[in-house]
Amino acid sequence: MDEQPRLMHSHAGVGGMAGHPGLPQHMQESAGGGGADGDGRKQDIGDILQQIMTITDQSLDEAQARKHALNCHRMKPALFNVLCEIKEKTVLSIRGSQEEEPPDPQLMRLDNMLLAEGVSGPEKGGGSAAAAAAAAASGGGIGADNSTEHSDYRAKLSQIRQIYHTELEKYEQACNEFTTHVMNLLREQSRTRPISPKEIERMVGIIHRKFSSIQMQLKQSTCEAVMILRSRFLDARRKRRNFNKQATEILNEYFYSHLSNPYPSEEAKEELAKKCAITVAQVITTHQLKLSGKKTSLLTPTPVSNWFGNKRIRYKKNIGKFQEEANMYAARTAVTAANASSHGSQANSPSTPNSAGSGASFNMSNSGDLFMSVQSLNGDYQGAQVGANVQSQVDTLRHVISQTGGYSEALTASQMYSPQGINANGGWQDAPTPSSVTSPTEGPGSVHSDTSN
DNA sequence: GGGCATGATTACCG
DNA sequence: CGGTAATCATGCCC
Repeated sequence: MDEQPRLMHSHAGVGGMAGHPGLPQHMQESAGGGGADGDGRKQDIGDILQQIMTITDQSLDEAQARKHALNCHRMKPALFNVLCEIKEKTVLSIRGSQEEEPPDPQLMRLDNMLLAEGVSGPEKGGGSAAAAAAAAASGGGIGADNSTEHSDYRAKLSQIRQIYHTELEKYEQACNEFTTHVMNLLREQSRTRPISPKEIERMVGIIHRKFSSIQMQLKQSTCEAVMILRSRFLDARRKRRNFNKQATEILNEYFYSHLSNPYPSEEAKEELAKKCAITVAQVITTHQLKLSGKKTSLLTPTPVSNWFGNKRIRYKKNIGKFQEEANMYAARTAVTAANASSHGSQANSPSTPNSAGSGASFNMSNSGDLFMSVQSLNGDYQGAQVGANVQSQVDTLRHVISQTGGYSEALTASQMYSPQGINANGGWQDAPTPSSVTSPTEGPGSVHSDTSN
């Protein structure tokens, strides 16, 4: 701002006249009102103007030569000065258009997204924030199969990131180069025509705007690429992917230990999801939602929810088929409970398969025997009836265990509910209730025989 | 390749 | 909104 007039004046000074006192003699003479050779001067000026007007018709070399000639013309400084004065007056009008443009909301959005996606952020940590989230969520490394898919995503993302940065750098470099070039050009031109720094600034601004619009295109296409990548990634979520064994065990364990009320609360689901190493797709979704500030309610069809929904239905549909599984997990839960209590206050952890071990559960004399006895109570393996008694097995186990060792502490709250109470509030207990109590001979068999076979 | 297992989706309900 | 039931679509095993 303060240096605005400097350039112009300095150039004016080159001409040797910061004002009329410096006007060349012939100009002063001319201005002083018609000398003897006034016509000659007019002729001179006419020539110059003619030359200027026809300059576009000339070749570049000619023009350069002519330019040089004009530059060296004795009238040049005077003309330059006049132009400077005119410019001085008009430059005021330019000044008005020099307001700060507000940050483009769309550009901000793109920037935010790129930053959030880890594309434009700091290079650290392999890039993607989603990756970090996934890594944090998968914790114990259960989701081994996820990690391949996940690293694939990460690799692609970092590819995008790399391209983005390269392109951005290129653009910036080009922008700088072009700006310098234009500035040099303007400076060069400022020798022949008055150019204020303000004008250069403005020009630079225009160039930057142009380049930033190009940059925006780059950002936009990068965003698109990320979106495509992610949508493809999320599509992978649609593709059915079996949970790994450990996850299934955890879920089953919860299911069978809460058989009387297999409806995990949101917290429980979350907990289970965490324990099972929730799918990458879900991690991404969560991440995405966090970014967009949406509520997590959009996550309702979580894999865990799906699993429990499917499990409930399929269990109910064919209890006999799940009998063995139910027994296994019931026993395991018992053992877990026993272990938990023996180890002190490990309450409220129905899903700790490691404590019981897979095959080791039957080694526990207490619960093992209990389990066997309960199993034998069922008599012969008659799908429906046995299935119908699963709950009673679990309950019996629980009951006996609590009697023998006071293990109730190790049982979850829902397990404390009496099956009958649950039975009253919903249809869940209809199938697996120990209805054999009411009609031991006919009840369960007649109710479930068709479903089990 | 067929069939079963199983996760996800959809329609519907209370 | 969360549940059930039916169904789809895919993975996996033989």
